[in-house]
Amino acid sequence: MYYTVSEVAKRLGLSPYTIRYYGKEGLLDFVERDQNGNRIFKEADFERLFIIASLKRAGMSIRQMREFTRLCDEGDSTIAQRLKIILDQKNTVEEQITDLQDALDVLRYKTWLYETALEAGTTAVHEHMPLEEMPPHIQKVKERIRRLTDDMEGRYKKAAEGT
Amino acid sequence: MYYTVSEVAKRLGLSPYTIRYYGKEGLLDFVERDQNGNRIFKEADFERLFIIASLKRAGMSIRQMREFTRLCDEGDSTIAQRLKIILDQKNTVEEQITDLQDALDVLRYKTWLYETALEAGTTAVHEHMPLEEMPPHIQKVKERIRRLTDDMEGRYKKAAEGT
DNA sequence: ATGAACCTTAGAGCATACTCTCAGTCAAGA
DNA sequence: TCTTGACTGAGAGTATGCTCTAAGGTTCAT
Repeated sequence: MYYTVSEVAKRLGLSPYTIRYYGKEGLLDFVERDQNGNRIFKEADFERLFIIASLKRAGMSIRQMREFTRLCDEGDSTIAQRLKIILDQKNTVEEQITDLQDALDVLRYKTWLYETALEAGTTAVHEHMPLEEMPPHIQKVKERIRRLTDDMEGRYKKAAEGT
Repeated sequence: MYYTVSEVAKRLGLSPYTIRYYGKEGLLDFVERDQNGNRIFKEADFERLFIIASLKRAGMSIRQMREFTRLCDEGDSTIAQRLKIILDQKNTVEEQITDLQDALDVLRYKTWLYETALEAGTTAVHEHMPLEEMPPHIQKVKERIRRLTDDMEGRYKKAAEGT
């Protein structure tokens, strides 16, 4: 069973343009062609296609994917290098997730502010609210904001405690 | 205490270029100027600056941030709209995190493949390995890849079972 | 009063990843 | 045979978000 560019694109959730672009960028050299030069994707190709699509979802650049692809084509002598690339990308993704969870904390903070302001009819409702009356997750974000304007005297003390 | 563009940039972890770019894009209209036209950032401005930086980390576009900023400047009549923007972005970020965790599954899959291949000296080590001998998280990814080549007859059956 | 070190705006340039158009080829069906 | 439709590569165009340069202005220490 063979697949065309359009079929593969649909199955991977990408556009045919993107698939051809990846071909142009050297990510699909393992795909065979028929006598007319058309790409013929086989079932066995889907493992690599899926990995490419996943690396893309993981935020890997075309350049990095090309390097990875090149190592795959070189065979067993490059397994350790390929493993390193995967482990590095794993770290990158884990950092991205941490960053997004951080951003999520701030969005929850704003959600609380707006929900309470909506009830009160004005954002001024928080102006004279003592910090202790706010939920703990709100206090934490407030503290992060306060730290932004901390001056250097404050930083010396913090440095001694470690981050 | 006043702050300059460079000081603010450093505290937010952005470049001064980026801060000025945000100004040009209409995100910093709330910042006052001195008699020479220089921006003077005050402590009170850091809450909004921090929110802008956080929305950026959350993947919000400049266009959306400008819309949000405009609503903030308009006052209490726009609280509900601002809340909606924040909740929408919260959904977007949660989806992003899910996608990244999905990508992480694939990276763990490749990690296992390469670690075992490294031990064996060749990636051929998995060629005739029965699925049941592989760890469950590997089986799951293999199953996802297999589904990519499922043909339509198979899809009718799956559709009846739900996703 | 001169040079350094900031600030300002306008606008050009750059990197990334598509996205699309174009002109041409080929196979199959009416 | 001729039209339809999907393929091809080359290359242009688009969107985003910076990133930098250029030209000019102010403040401040020597």
